[in-house]
Amino acid sequence: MTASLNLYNTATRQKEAFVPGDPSHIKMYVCGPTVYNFIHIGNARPAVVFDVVFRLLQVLYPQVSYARNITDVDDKIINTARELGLSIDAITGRFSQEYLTDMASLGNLEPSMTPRATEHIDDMIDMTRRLINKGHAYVSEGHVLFDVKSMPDYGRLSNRDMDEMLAGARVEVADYKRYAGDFVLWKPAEVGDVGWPSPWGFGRPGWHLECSAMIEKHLGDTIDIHGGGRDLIFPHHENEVAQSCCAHDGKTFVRYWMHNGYININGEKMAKSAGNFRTVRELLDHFPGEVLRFTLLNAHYRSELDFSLETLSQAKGSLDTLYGFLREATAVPIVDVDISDSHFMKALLDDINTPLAISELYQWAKLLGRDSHADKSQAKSMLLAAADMLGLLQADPDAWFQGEGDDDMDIDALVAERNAAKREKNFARADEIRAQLLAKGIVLEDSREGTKWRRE
RNA sequence: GGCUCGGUGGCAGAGUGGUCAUGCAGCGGACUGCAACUCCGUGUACGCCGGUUCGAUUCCGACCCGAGCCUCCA
Repeated sequence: MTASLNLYNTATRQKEAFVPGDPSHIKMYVCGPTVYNFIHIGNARPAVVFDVVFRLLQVLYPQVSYARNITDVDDKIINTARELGLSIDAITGRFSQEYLTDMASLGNLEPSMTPRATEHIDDMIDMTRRLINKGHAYVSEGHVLFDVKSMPDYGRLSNRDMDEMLAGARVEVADYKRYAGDFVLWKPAEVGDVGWPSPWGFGRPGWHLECSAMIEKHLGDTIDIHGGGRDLIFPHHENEVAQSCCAHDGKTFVRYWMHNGYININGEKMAKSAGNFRTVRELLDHFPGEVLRFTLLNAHYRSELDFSLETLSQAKGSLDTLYGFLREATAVPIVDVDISDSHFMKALLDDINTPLAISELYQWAKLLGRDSHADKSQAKSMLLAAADMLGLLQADPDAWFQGEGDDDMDIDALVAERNAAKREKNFARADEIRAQLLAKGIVLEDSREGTKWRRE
């Protein structure tokens, strides 16, 4: 590897050389969804972005542990269960499964582990107990609260001064808090409600605690990369830092913080209140998962990204071009190649510059399509190896263009009939068939090797 | 109020102190029976105003506009 990885670290607000704690074993954690509904495209962005990071790290280092959690206990889940008259387990069971289905549709690799909050209640209780013992948390009216004032560095990740913030925000302060900025580690629940027994009574954990506890258990006290959406910087990640650092006597918790930008819909922030959020599932009805993935990777992960019919159509067109080259080169054999020295790789190593990396794909695609190019095997192999780093272009080209359909036989028959008509110079009949197929969304392409078709 | 981040050609989107992004769409041409695919060609792009500089879209400052966080949120 000639170049090294550089990442933008939210904690320092600059790009830094990536120096792992232990190069023989990289540890990465990414915040996953709360499972009370289908995920929207905003949830999909970190999953896809950090999947690329995961793929890259696996090429650079011998062992990578990547954990992406599922939050399956939360007020939103409880409320949804109540509204629908279903059990908590019914909700979380169904939607965590749907989530994994969507992840696969988007072409994401399975993380090394997918820990669930409810499987780590004991770990959370244990961490809470330690925080109390170390003087960083206190019990008040059945709640356990993190004592923000006990941690001088609190606010450093998000670059906030709590006192100033609270002065401007004017939030109602619960009377069981010593300080308005204190956040809950454990909160009481009614018996019969969702909860677990604890030294502080029946209740359930605060949201921020699960990530700290699961990271500690599965990845250790210090991890290399922690990822998530920009909106999680405060309070969620700030609070994770507080919990984990204080539970570990100030030990470094995360070496590199990475945060992806938002997704907008038609220029507006996607929000449930605005009613403009798009679920991955509904988008999949209209576009292949790879088109969604391409759209997500076609912008730098830290920038905002506008999702619209226009951007999706453009992504579809771009992928069509790439797959078009591959389709013409089906017979070209694959050989072993090394992409480590390419511009493509340099782009990824420079803070995961996926749009620049994608643009490099076309260099190889064009070589592959050029009749005069000598080493097509090399070009095709480089293209596929590079695209694989992005989780793109791995489908069969014919399948990409022709998709699912039970009328392939009929189409083939009509294509054959048209070719016969063409041979007899009966162009009227040939064009009639072409128009007939076009009406069904089938586009024909005549090449030297014969006629190919694709669905629009 | 505090803290972030942006404004690049019709659209998407990189990047850089001084000949090129790239893709989608459009236009002209080649190829084609005609198309489609592909190929070739094609655009006074860098919010506004100053400053630094031989030279700024790129550096500095002010301004305008926009987005986000500070409350559950990817």
